[in-house]
Amino acid sequence: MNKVILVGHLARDPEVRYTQSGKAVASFTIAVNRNFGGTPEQREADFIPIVAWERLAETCGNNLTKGRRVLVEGRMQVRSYETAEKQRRYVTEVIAQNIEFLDSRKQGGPETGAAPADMSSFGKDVFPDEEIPF
Amino acid sequence: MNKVILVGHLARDPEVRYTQSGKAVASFTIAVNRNFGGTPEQREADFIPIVAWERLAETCGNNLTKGRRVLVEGRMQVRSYETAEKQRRYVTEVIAQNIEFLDSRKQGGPETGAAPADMSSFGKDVFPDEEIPF
Amino acid sequence: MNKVILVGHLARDPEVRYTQSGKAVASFTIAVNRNFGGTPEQREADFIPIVAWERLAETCGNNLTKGRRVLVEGRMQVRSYETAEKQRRYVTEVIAQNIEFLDSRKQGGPETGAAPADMSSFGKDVFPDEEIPF
Amino acid sequence: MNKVILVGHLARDPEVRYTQSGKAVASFTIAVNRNFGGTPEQREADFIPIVAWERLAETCGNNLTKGRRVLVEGRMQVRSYETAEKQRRYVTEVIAQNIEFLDSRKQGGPETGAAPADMSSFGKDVFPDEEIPF
DNA sequence: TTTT
DNA sequence: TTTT
Repeated sequence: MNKVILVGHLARDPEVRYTQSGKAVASFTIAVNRNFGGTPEQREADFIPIVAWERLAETCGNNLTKGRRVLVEGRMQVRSYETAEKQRRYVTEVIAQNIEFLDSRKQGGPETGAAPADMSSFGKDVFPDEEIPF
Repeated sequence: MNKVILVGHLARDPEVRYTQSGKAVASFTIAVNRNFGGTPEQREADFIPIVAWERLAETCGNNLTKGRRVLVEGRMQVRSYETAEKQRRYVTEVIAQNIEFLDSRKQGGPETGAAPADMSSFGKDVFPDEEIPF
Repeated sequence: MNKVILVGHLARDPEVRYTQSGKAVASFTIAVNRNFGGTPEQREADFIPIVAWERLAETCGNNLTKGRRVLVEGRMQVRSYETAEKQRRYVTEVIAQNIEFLDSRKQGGPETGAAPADMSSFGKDVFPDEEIPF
Repeated sequence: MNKVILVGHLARDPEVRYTQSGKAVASFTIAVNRNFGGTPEQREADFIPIVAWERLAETCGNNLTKGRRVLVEGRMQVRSYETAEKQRRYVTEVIAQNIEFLDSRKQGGPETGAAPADMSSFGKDVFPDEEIPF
């Protein structure tokens, strides 16, 4: 069991890259507000990096922009890499398995009078044997 | 919503420290196996740092040791700090809100014939204004 | 571990009642859409009864109306009762521990130009020794 | 989002049935202890019906017996049916998407000296167009 | 730096 | 480095 559920706003537009073998990888950061328990003034947030693969990556690239609100279901993953100075460094990311778009419509899009619709995209749980491209 | 649920084994004994004001803080790492979906041979794990506060910290210190299996419910938190070389560095931890001890008894303890009992400790969600002591 | 996380729309206005001892209890039903995986046309939903206690109950009564979208975190509870015909019947409800209001503003309220704000209410986990009043 | 995570013990052996088209369906009930917050004596439990489909159903039938401890990840589903007396009745079940077997070995099986192994079975999220057979 |  |  390695389950993460987050609701937050995109802190920046998603970047979509492709692995050697052509798999799409989207990455972005979401700001998850905390402090609901504290005084409502001092709003703080955790900025959490999200990674999505394949079809889900493409859906993110096509539909999400900075500021949009999403619910992300995924798992925590710790990646390690080596710096130019031969130091081991660790990165923690959430590998998205499922993302729900919580805003009714894409930002900037024409506000249709239609009832707000949930959008949702599913991705199976991938453990690709390829590196996440930087 | 910032929710994490993990099941894993302690990769090391918990360390319990105290803040200036005397709050207990336990920290340890759990190994969460992945790859259940892949070939069963290549076992890999994510090593995820856990932080518990106050009463829950003390329960961890008194009851958990390396190797024990736990279910951790908490939230992801990203902390930043500055290195001696004035570089900003980020650490991601899970702040535990609730831990269930999934083994029947403490390691090494006398195996009582008693029915295995779930142990569980609850901690309220703390956002202390104090630093996590290193 | 008994954890439920749902996102859905209120199928009716909340009803707030009070126990003998004066504890507030709110109950309502949310419609949780499914079928995202299936053909997008055939929308179906699960109608899931939610119960909130005390301060959280009052927040629900004061802020939620039919149609509003919420994220509910809670636990599943099965209650049994006896019918007039002496038959045992079972009801499954979600006891809310935390509710996030996912719409920017209360329904019918004046649409302020202000940035949409997340509202959130917390309730501790109650296992009251009192019946849920019908 | 319709997510349920439960840890409990099987209250009875799973029953495996087959639909018209040959799909396996396992059903069983798990006892999820509560009251951790209350006095530790008065142990109470919620008895929650679980349904698993296809490959996951078969894994349950082959590996689970009364008393075993499991972690169930799934979604809540409300089914309605009509009694012989033409009354509409509702059943709430958890449709399992993933089950982790939390005991090292099958009950009654020879206690091997081998290191306890997590077993895990995955099922995709099915919304079959067939009835759950009684 | 790691668990079973 | 950040969102509302």
